[in-house]
Amino acid sequence: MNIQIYNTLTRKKETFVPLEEGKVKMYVCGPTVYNYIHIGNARPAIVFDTVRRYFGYRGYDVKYVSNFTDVDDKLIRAANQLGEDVPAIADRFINAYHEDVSALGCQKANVHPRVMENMGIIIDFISQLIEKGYAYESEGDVYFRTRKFDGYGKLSHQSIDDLQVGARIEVGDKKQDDLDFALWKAVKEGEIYWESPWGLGRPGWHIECSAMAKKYLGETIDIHAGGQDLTFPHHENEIAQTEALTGKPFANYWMHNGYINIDNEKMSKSLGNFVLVHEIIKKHNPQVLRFFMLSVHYRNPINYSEELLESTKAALERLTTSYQNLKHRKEASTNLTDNNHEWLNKIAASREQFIEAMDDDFNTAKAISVLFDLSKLANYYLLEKNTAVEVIDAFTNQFDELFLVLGMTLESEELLDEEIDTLIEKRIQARKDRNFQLSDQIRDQLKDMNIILEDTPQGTRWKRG
RNA sequence: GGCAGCAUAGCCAAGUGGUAAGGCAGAGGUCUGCAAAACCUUUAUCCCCGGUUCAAAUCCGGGUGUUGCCUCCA
Repeated sequence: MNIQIYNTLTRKKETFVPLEEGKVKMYVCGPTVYNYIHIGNARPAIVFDTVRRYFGYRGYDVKYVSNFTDVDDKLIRAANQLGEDVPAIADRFINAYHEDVSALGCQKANVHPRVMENMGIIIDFISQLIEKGYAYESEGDVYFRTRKFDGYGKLSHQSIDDLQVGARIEVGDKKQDDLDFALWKAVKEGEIYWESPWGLGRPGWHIECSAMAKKYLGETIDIHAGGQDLTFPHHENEIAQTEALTGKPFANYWMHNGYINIDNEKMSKSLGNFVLVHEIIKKHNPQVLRFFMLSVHYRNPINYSEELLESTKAALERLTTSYQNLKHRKEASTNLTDNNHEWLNKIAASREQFIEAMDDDFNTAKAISVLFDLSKLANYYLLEKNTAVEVIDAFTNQFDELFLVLGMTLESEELLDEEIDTLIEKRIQARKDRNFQLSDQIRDQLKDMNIILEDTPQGTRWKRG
């Protein structure tokens, strides 16, 4: 079975065929770095990190590129408001991005290119488009001649005429056609600028991705991804620019993740109803947020609320508990061999189910249900009086392996401080003495300290509440 | 006005032709000194109306509701 990907370009699931055997070149549109990221920014980061991990799991060598937009209107505005310069703000929020996203279990991209560091190739890209007649200079601006590019609208499946009818595009005097979009913007008072053949200015938004994807991944790439709202105009424009220049397909597969709503309303920076990752991970284990995102198929919308996050937390705890129970039971296990085989087969089967789910357009929701089934199986196994080390290990290894694909771990390395440790010892003795009044008292005391105790046939265990 | 998506139990959510995964919450039970955890049992004919089919949540047509894109936005 091969990996199937829903391709926005064709609106169908297609079998993934890489350009180069065993390799995946993917480009994911990154954030504009003028603020901390909100959970809407976190979704593509998490989703495509998972896609990347899965390709790796399936034996592909992935080259993953994700940009930072560090030159832009919003950054300039922020700079003016804060009295800082644009590069300083960009640096700060790029660092913050890495912190947040790494807390969420996302690996760094192979390359995180920045616009400022790629001005040369951007200008070069624009120059070539002008040479080919796809772009023109106008009073220091440069525009792309949209109508000249056949197939404009093929990604968002809109005809160029419909776009014009519904367009509320500003009619700029400098443009030859309303549909044309800026590749280069002449500098205005108080703005950051670079030198170019057309005078001082800065790049338009779309050109950076075309130029940087080409530089780091080549003229045609396997996968280009981003949020659904980037489909039009951003990705449509990227296609126009790149394909006008190279005459080759830009990306074979276009993937777009769905939105996050808050109380059923779209969340966006411009509406101001955004929730920062920064804030959430102060209150919740970052893995809960990741799990929450992955528990819905990436193309479907997610409605975010504190309540749903709580229920996700409870769900994740079920798995964690199961995993910890396995680990805990290992010591008391033996080298039983009678029925091990049967269990090992069942465990192995879950891997197949997981792969089947993920192969189907990265159906993490279904894959997660396989993990719950696995935990059910594990819990059931733990009901047996005698357990085998081999089977316990198979379970935990399977959990480790599959959770790693999702960018998560069930392992926790928390330590107890002495005080708590002493209390637990004291309670164990009290129970031996059948002094239940004292033991219950200690249990309550520990509960106040956020330590929850469980008495099992194999001894007393603790966990944080 | 144009183009799309979605509508599955109290909540979240898989499932694109063969008679409804999983999770959260709830109820009853087993286990336990009591708990906790776990296990068992229990809660849906899939928005409505037609049609195709031996068979539809799943395909087709119509309707209702809802969301998004067409404008900076993940």
